[in-house]
Amino acid sequence: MKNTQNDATDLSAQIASKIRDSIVEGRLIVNERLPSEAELSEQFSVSRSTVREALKRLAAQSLIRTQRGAFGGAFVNKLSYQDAYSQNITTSTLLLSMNDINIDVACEARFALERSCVPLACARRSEEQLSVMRRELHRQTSPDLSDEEWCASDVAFHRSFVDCAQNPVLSYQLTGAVEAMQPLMNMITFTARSRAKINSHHAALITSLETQDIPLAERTLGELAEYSMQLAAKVLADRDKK
Amino acid sequence: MKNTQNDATDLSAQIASKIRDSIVEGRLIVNERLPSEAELSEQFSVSRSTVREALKRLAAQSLIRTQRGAFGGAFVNKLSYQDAYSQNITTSTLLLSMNDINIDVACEARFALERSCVPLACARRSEEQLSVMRRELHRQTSPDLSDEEWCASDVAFHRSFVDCAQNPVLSYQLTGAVEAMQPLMNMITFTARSRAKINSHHAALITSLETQDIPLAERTLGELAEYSMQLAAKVLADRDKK
DNA sequence: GAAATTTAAATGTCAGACTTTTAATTGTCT
DNA sequence: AGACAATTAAAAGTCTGACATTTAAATTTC
Repeated sequence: MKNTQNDATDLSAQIASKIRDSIVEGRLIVNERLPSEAELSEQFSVSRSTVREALKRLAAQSLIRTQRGAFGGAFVNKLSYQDAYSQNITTSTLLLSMNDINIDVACEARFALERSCVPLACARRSEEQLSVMRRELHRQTSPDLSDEEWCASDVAFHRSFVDCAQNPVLSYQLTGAVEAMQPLMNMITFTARSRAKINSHHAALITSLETQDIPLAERTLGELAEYSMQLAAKVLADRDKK
Repeated sequence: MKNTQNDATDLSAQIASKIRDSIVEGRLIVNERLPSEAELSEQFSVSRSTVREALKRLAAQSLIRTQRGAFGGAFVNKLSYQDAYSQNITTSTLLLSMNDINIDVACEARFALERSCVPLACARRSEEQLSVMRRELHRQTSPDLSDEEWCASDVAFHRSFVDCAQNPVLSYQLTGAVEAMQPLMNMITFTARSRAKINSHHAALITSLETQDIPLAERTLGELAEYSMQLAAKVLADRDKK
């Protein structure tokens, strides 16, 4: 559990790495103030600019926050769910878009992950989440919804489904799947898909939660996965023809 | 899909944000070279130091890599699974350690997630992964294994279980659960746990894969979750007594 | 033609000055 | 004494300019 990327020949990266280890391993605790840039530059025997570059690296990972003015400085940041979410989404999105992932592999992973919250979601779904899902389904039936809006609504729908499990850790771990993979799939299949067909699946998902019907939920997710893969295959086949 | 954190009053953050958007939205593609620091500082009308701080922020997220020397510069980095993994683990670890998560919530999420790969794992497990799991189980029976070593072996075991699904996207999305949450749980429960009991569950997991017995695998994961929660409750109760 | 050298373009590092922000302190008035 | 205003000092943010180091291409030399 040490020396995460310390071998580099880059002072600011080395310093960032040392401070990062201190935070991850708990030697620096939340809201603790780091020494000022001037003090750090003395401690590490480097210039202030080098220290600053190191601190910016840590800030980019939301590990610290900085405050200007007297009694300001760099403070160990309490990583919020919100920060963690957006980092997770950025990373997942880039990983998918840069590594030419097979669409079937992505679909498979995506619905396997969503399936993991079915038992909890059926047991605990609250009226709050159900009403979000009904609202989004209703939006999705509107024919003058643009593709972008439809996709955003689709993401909100699945997001709410995941939240039905009432487990924030589970919700966090599934953000990548919902908010990065779902848009990717929509982007590929939007020319070929039938909104009506997806809407009926969405309706079935809502019903499954209302009636706490675990098998129905699992079956419906499987059908959505199946349908997505068929669409993707069709789109790719059409593309090859040209 | 725009202006991720652009309102800040921090030039280097704003510039980093603009470049980040260009990468995420595909205006800058993998391995494309960014303008040199001098050129960027002209384009954005800021000093070179400010540009550098922006670039260090992006480097910290593995969005770019830099190369020194003539014909060097900053290049859009192809995010590797390895990079994504380690960022994911760091984020998940900090999120868990900084937000005093209820241990039951973490356990529940952890095993729900691992459960998501059971059907695929049973269908596709290869001899390679099975032998890793057998090897780790064998290590775990050795009584002179330190707690740290036991925990590392436990992580490797579950990691291999997840890999049985032969789906790299699924494996990636589950890293946070396995490599951040499992050590956390081990850290809490290691004083109270019975290695023998866990070993028998691990053995059952291997059997379930060998015989492609999905219900057995799901039941065993449930029992592991149950046992972990009991241990955690016991540890916390003992702690309260003092 | 191959090896050695030079060169130029980058990033990496440093030092120092100036700007802006911010909270504590001090001073002033009622 | 208390409320408000002015001062101050500490710290991050920004800029400039210099120098060091690395690296691949270009050139020279043998």
